[in-house]
Amino acid sequence: MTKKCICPIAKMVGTLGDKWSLIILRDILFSKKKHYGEFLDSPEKISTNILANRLKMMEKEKLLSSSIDQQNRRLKIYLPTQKARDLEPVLRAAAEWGQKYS
Amino acid sequence: MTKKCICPIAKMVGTLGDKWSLIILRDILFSKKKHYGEFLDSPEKISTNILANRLKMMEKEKLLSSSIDQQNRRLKIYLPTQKARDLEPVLRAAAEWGQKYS
DNA sequence: TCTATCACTTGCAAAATGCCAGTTATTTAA
DNA sequence: TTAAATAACTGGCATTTTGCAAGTGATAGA
Repeated sequence: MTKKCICPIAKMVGTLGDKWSLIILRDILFSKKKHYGEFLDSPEKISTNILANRLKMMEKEKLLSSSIDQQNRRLKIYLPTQKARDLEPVLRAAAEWGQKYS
Repeated sequence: MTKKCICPIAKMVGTLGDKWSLIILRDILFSKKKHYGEFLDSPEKISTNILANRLKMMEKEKLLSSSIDQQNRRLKIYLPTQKARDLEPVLRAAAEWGQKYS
């Protein structure tokens, strides 16, 4: 869908339109979470394989970059790129709507 | 996910976080489409069963209301409620992002 | 009445998701 | 220096969702 789509909304929905990507981005952008284990802790309870899959996808899409924490090499740090930070307005609008219709 | 979620973002993603709901809403809100057949015409090519399913879901969620066109009783008219119109900012933000990262 | 149109529905295959039990590479504690 | 704990995954399998294609029923127009 994403590929051939001229429509920018379809483009966005094509990459982030699933049940988990925006939840992970929320954690990264608003809760400043950085680690796999932190994402797993969220109340929505994403499963491990889906989380790993989405993180990989978002790296490929250049939404996230990852590195190893040199103080503790077990920890992998995921950070948002500008492309991801530019999704903040979408999440804010979504939050506002969600708040109004609860 | 939607049910127990306190988070308004998760609430929004819980109901509209799939590949098609926001595309249909886009057609309704920005292209002023009203009919099943018009939604099928969109370049993203949603399949008939999914479309029917989403329309039913969105009616249940009070995002859409439907009625029969009395000039042509074959035509069913789908209209957005205020709840759906309040998603415009989300779609606009998504469009802006999609435009920037194409 | 006969055909076209519109809004679906159904059946089935394929893909995505969820659950849970590993696995590997560190790091900390004994 | 070894043993347990922690962090980030991976793999198998059942369930759910999606996608494709063909069919149905109720109008409407010729």
